[in-house]
Formats: sequence, structure tokens, C-alpha cells
Amino acid sequence: MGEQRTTQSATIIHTLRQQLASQALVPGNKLPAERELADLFATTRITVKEALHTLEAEGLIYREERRGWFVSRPRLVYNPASRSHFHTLVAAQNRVASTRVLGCETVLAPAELVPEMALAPLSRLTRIRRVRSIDQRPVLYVEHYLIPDYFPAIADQDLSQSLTRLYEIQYGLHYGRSRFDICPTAACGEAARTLSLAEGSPVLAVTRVNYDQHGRIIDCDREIWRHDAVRIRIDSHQRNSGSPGSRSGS
Amino acid sequence: MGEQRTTQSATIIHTLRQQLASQALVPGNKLPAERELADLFATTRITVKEALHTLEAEGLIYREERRGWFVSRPRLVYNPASRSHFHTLVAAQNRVASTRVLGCETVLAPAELVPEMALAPLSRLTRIRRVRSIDQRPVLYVEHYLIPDYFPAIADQDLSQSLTRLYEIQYGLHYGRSRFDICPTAACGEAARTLSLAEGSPVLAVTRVNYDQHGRIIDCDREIWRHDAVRIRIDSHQRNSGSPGSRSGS
DNA sequence: GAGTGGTCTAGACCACCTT
DNA sequence: AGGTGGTCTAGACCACTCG
Repeated sequence: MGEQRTTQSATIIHTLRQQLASQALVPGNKLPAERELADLFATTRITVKEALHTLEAEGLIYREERRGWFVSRPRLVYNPASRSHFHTLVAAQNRVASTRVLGCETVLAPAELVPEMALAPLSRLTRIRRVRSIDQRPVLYVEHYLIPDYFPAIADQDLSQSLTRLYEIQYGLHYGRSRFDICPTAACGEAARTLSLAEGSPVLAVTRVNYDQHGRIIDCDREIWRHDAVRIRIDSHQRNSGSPGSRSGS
Repeated sequence: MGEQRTTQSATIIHTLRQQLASQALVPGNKLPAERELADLFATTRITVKEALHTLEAEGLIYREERRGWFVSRPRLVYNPASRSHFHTLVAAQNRVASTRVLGCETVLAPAELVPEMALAPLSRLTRIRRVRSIDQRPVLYVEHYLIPDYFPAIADQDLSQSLTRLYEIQYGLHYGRSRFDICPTAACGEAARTLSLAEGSPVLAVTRVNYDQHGRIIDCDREIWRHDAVRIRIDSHQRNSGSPGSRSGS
């Protein structure tokens, strides 16, 4: 009696998972229409959607608003602690990166950033908004908030390139330590639209406060990743507070 | 014309968000039943569910299977790179932690872990399964996979305590570096049941491979966190790989 | 204009939890 | 036993995308 009856949506999930595993459904390809799947499995669209949402949560498929469901490509492996350039990182994983600048403007510091960046209240920041794609698919929406004093006339620069490089070459600023924050949340507003996500879809928010070589806070990035497009991997050479034994051989 | 008509579910989301912000709905409390909300907003359960799912994705509310919807408590701030004890960490954030051991057994190494832990194929590992709660609510399901040779008779120990401490006191093993992997995915199987999540709910999977003070791999943790219960925060003192110019002046 | 997903209606029965 | 969410039916109209 503990026997759990198999639900229709579980059947759909199971079948699609097999098709995905067997490569019958190829990454990047579109799935049949919801109505078509409902016919195939002799059920209603709502039940089909239920199953698709589950596979979406797993990251096996993704949705583009009003365009349909697609098979996910492998996740980008990303280490926020290493300051590698996005294009370099993506290329190293045999994918093609592109960056589009959405805007660059001066704004009042968002309230949440005032303590994070140790700002005076009502400070002004330079905000750069960009969207980055892998294999033509937008996967990352980023807002950079820069301390204006350190970056005069940055709006006149080419902002589609690596900002890390721009900071170094144009402004002589090198990243030192950084502090970041990884939080699973939901897409909203411009981030949702840009990533072609429904309002409220799960995303991974990575907020990073960056220091320069002198230990000054120079900027803060707010990254919104499609939840199925990324995997974060960090190799921590344990800073063993106290014991100096980290380099002893086995 | 670009004017977006406000959907009913958007109205529900907006109203509930306000109630949550104003503390009219208190963390830990149960929301009204779906049917009741449907009446309140003069709509159907499906539309109400739609709205609730969005708030769930944001982490503002959560579901317990067949029990109802509840208001989320603040996220635990967690740094996987620092090996602090779970109970200590939780207490430091003014919450109450508890740990329950689900089992300890010898198993064949799961296929995914063979390369991760540099094992010989068909190796055996000691698996410990635990569930950890904050303020009585299960938020974390963990499987620890230990190299058996380093941990003789560990099944006879009290496994509800900090394993870090046990490793040190009983086995003389201290954590050195570790490598971890953070991946937004979906709950399944025992993890879903233990966390009282629906199969397919979004979770944050943190996989960590740990080395000891001699640089040997000693174990691997697979943590499944409720996506709304945690925020990861890492302070990276930048290990400047390669370029020796990191301390040069501007 | 045809097809797609987005949203919604108005119900229904079941499995499980709580009392 | 009564209430809850879990699942499902069989439709409908709308907004948007694409060819």
C-alpha cells in the first residue's frame, strides 16, 4: 500500500528523460509543441506543462517565452573567484561567447549596495548593463556598479570587451580580493526580459564586491544567470588560519 | 500599446508580496489554503498556484507537501570554504540547528564520484546520510562519502555531531584544501522526501571533495539545500595565479 | 495568418495530514 | 472525518512569434 501510483506527469518526465539521455532529443533543438505532447501522451496541456516545469528545474530543458521548449546545452563551469575573462572562459569550453551592452548611465546607488560597498548614503555610481550569450543564447544578465571617481569617462570606452582588461589598461586598476554572494532566486524585470525568461523563473544571482590592488572597493557586479546554464566550481586552497602545514607532501 | 495588461496572478503576487513585506504574514506561519486564496481573489486554484510558485521561486514562501504554504525565514548565510561546524554557524545567526542521522552503510562508489574522487572503478565507500534542520525545519540533506581505509569503525561513532570534529579527534585528520561545485538543480528521491519537497522542486546542490593535511582525498559531501534556505557567501583573498604584478602600484 | 505558449475557467477525484 | 494540496479534465481566449 505504500505503493505510489505512477502519475501521468511522472510518465511524461520519465519518457522525455530517456529521449534526452539517448540523444534522440539534441541539445539546442526544440521540443514538440505542448499541444502536440498532450496528444502524444493522451492528456491535457496542464499536465504536460507540469512535467516540462520539472525537467526545466533540473536544467535538462529550458523555455523561451512564447517560442517553445528547447533542450539545454551543457552548463558553463564558472569560477567567480578566478577573474578570467568571460570570452576566454567560454572559448576554453568550446563554446562561442558574445556580449551586448544594454546601457551605461549614472545612477543613485541602490539601497542594498550602500552597506555592501560601504558607500555614503545617496552616493552616485556608474552602472553598466550587459547581456552575455553562449552559442547565441542569452544566459547572463549583468549590472556593474562602478565608483565613478576611479573610472572617468568610461562611457566613452568600448564596453563590450572584458571590463577586467579595461580596468587594467585604461585605469591601472587590478583586482585584488573580492567577496561574493550566491543566491538562488527568481528573475524579474529587465533581467527576465533580456534572458527571455518568464517573470519568476528560477535564476542564480551572483553578487560580487571587488577590491583593487590597494584594498579599495572599486566596483560591484550583479550577475543573473539562467539557472540551467551554469555550474560554479571553486578550488579552495584552504587558507588554514593557524597551521602552516599546507604544503607538506603525503 | 506596449502596455502590458496586469494578469490576475501578477495581482496576487503583488498583494502577497506587500503582505509579506509589511510583516502581516509572519515567517514560519502558514498561508491560507489555496481554495481560500482562490475565493479571496475570485479566481481558480490553478491561477493561485501559479502565483504561489513564483513567490516560492523567489524564496519568499515555501511548500511542505500536502501540508500547505508557509512564509520563509531568513536564509542561512553559508561559506562552504570555511569548515565551520553547522551547529556553530547556525547558532551564530541566532537560529537553532538539529541533525538527524538517516543511515551509515558501505556502498559501491556512485559513478559520478569515481572521477571526482580519483577512485579505482568499483571502489567501496562509506556513506553517511543526514538531514539537518534550522528552527525545526529540514533544510539540508547531506550524503557524505568517506574513503573507508581512513575511517575504521566510524559507524560506531556518534554521527549526529560535527564530522569535522570527529575526523580530527578520532582519526587525526584535518581538512586541507577542498574543491566544490555549486549547481542549481531539482530535488529527487530521498532528498526530496526528507526535505518534504515535491519531486522536481528547485534546490541548490553543493558537492565538495575534501583533502586532508597531507593532500590526500579523504571524503566527499553531497549537500542538497532547499533553494530558499541558503545564501552562499565567500570571501576570496585573491590567489593571483601567474601574473606577479598584483602588488605593483598604479 | 497560423502556430505557439500564457493565462484562465469550473469543475473533479485522490492521497495524505491533522484533529 | 474533514481539510489540504496533488493531480487531472476539457475546454477557452489572448499575445506574441514566425514564416
